[in-house]
Amino acid sequence: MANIQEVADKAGVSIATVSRVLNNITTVSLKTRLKVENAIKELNYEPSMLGRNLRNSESRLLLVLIPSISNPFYTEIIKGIETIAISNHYNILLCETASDPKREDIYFNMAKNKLSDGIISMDPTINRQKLNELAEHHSIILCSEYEEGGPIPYVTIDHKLATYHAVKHLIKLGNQKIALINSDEKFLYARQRREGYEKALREFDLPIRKEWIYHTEHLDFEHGIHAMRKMLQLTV
Amino acid sequence: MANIQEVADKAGVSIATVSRVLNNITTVSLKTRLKVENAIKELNYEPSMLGRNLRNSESRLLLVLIPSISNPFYTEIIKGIETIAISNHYNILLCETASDPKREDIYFNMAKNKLSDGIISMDPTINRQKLNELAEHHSIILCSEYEEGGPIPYVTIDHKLATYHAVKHLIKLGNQKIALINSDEKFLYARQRREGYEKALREFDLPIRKEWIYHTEHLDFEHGIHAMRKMLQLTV
DNA sequence: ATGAAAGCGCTAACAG
DNA sequence: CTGTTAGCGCTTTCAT
Repeated sequence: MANIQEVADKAGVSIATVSRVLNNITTVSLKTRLKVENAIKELNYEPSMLGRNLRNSESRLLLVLIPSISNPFYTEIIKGIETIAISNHYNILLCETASDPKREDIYFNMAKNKLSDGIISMDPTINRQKLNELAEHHSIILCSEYEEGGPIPYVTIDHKLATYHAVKHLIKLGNQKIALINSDEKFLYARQRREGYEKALREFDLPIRKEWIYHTEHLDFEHGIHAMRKMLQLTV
Repeated sequence: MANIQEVADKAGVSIATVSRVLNNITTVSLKTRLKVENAIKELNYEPSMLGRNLRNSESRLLLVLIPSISNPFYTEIIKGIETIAISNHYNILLCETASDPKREDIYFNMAKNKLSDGIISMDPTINRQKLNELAEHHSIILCSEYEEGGPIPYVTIDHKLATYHAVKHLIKLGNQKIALINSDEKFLYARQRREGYEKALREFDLPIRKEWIYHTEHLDFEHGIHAMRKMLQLTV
């Protein structure tokens, strides 16, 4: 629980020098560096991020907004974000909004309060209005779901192309009756997926039957099972 | 991006008074309070947690260690932790250790660095040695998996009793051939579950057949499917 | 009821 | 190469 001052005293140097050693600044003589490193070890010193963060006015914390942690769609993406974050000495705070505006506000406030340095939103149900306002003064990125021509930068895949490829693959396997279990089309990605689906069908002169397109608003296992059952009934 | 000083200036008071208003301290006259609140609104002021955290030497951040976010076992528990944390003005940082010692070290360091105020570990594979050392100076709780007679406080369910109830329920439904898909018995909870399983079988004079007890070390969907297939083959 | 001032632990500009 | 010092934004005695 020692602080930088105690390390400095024990090493017989100034706190500035301790800080230099801590931050790997090269203008420290080997001899001094060794003295400091010894003192650090002896005192079991760990630099406080609280002090450092205030001084640098950064938290090195990133918020990642998702509607639900139990949705496996996000887990791989999150792992990727986390890996890159950690290798850049950032940490991510996984925020389940559960489509609850109160939760949303809490997380938005964390950005305003400087408790987070930025937000990556993967929540399609997020309050766009508020997010856009926040983006005027804070670093925000949309991931997966985005707003066409909106003010916030985004990273996503080509949903249309991906769906097109998937459906085409199924067709080439010999399938003729291909259904689409889709999200509510108020979401851009759902509209894009339908476009890709239809494009592939058209390309192979297969009929587009709207009863083969199922929309669900709830993206959990239960509703997935329900959707699947519905579809299987139809094709019998 | 205003700071407390600017609010104080605009309101014509000292920063101490602004701080009092911020923290709902009652010894502020209504008139002054109103002046301050106006200034806060006009400047769009949000108090910086970085300053506050340093001053209070706390981060109000809790680490929750889990082996994998994709394991649905944890999601409900996490939701509960999160709800209580948020209502106490804490936030939780979900840490996927992925049984990777490097990740573990990163998270342990966050505690040492005062970046987190405490740790809730739900990771059975965690380095006990290091965790116990850390617990000497930091607030640590084990959840679900724990160490009997160990130095760290824990909260868990009675795995033996729960398994006993589950198996008894199946027996009462008329089932005779009941298998157990269990974790590696190096984990305490796995041993306890087997005890409960056997207790229920014994109570109803059903045979305990060790080929009906399946052990798996990997707790993902793939291995679950594999285990289930194995068991179903046996009972045919 | 309010203000002045110290200090939380750190980094960085400046001086030497 | 190293030390002195100011200051990040806030809370909290201690006066008044």
